[in-house]
Amino acid sequence: MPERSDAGRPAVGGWAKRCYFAGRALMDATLRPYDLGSTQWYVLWHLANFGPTVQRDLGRALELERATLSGIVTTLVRKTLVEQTSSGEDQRQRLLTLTVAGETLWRELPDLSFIHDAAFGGIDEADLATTVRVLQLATERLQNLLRKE
Amino acid sequence: MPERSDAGRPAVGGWAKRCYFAGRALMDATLRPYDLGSTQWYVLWHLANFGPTVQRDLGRALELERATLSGIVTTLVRKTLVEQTSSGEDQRQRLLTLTVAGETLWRELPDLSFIHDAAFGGIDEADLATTVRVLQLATERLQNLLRKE
DNA sequence: CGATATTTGCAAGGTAGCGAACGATTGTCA
DNA sequence: TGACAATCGTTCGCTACCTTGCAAATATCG
Repeated sequence: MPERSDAGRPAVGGWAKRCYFAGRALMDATLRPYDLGSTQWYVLWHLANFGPTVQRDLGRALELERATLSGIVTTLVRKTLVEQTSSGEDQRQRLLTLTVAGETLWRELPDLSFIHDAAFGGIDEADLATTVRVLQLATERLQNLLRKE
Repeated sequence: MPERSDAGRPAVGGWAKRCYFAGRALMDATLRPYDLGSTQWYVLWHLANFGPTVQRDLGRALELERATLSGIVTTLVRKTLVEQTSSGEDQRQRLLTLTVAGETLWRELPDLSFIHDAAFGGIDEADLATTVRVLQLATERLQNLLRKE
C-alpha cells in the first residue's frame, strides 16, 4: 500500500499493489461499456479458448477460491453468457459452457493485450525477467509462511 | 491474474497480483486475532505515528479513495478505536484521532515487519531496485492511459 | 458392505476496492 | 454580493477477494 516512509524499504510490496490495481483499473475501464468485470473477462477468455470446463478446473486455472468463482459464475449465468450444467459422471461437478450470447459478446470484445504492451513494452527483457523472479520468490516465501502458520 | 499461457508473456502482472495478495493474506492472518483488516491497520499505523489527521490527508497518504476510506473509518469508529470529530476551521473536514482504546490496541499489536523481511530479505539490492523501477514505470504508464481515456 | 474422509459447490458475512450521485460547505469571480 | 465552481464526506450499488459452515456426492478403507 503506501510508501511506509518510516523505513523507506517496503516500497516493493507497495508498487506491486499499485501496478496490479492500475492494470486492473484499465481493464475495468475498457470493459465497462460491455458491463463486464476483469475476472468475468478471464472466465469468458478461458471458456472461449479452452472450451467447456468443469468449475473446479476453472478455479484451479484462474487461481480463484471456490466461493469467489461461485459468485462470478452466478453473475455470468444471470447475464445468460454462461451455462452451468450438472452433467457428467460426478454429480458434484458443474460444467461451464459459453452460451451463444456469450460467444457473440466474446467476439465483440476489444483485444486487451494493449494493456500489457503499454505497461511493459520496451522494457529490457532481462529487467522483466528479474522482476518476475523477485516477485515469484517473494510470493513463494510468503505462501510458505502462510501454510506453516 | 493467471499465467495467460496463450502468449507466455503477461506473467509480470500476474506475479504482481500474486505477490500483493500473498503479503496481504499473511498480514490479514496475523491481524485476525485482533479483529483488524490490513487497511484498518494502516490507518491505525498512520494515526499512531503522525498523530491526529484530517481524513482527506489520510486518504492521500494511504492512497485510498474517499469512498473506500469512509467505510474503513466507519468500521474503526464502530469499534471505538478511532474518533471522528468535525473540528477545525473547515466544517467539511473530519479530524481522525486515536482513542485510548485505539492506542492500547496499537501497543498490543505484533510487529509486522517480519512480513517484508520474509518476502524480500536476502535478495540482491540491485534486483530489488530493478523490480521497483519496472513496477513503477509500468504503473505510471497505465495511469497515464487511464487519465487520457 | 458400511463408516469415515474428501471433494464440490453454495450461502452468509466480512474486508477492500471502484464509480456515481448527493448534501453541505467553502472558494472564486464577474 | 451573488451565482457558480470546487471540495469533503457519505451513501448506494457493484466487483472481487476471503473464511466458515453446510449439504450432497463420491472415494477410501477397515
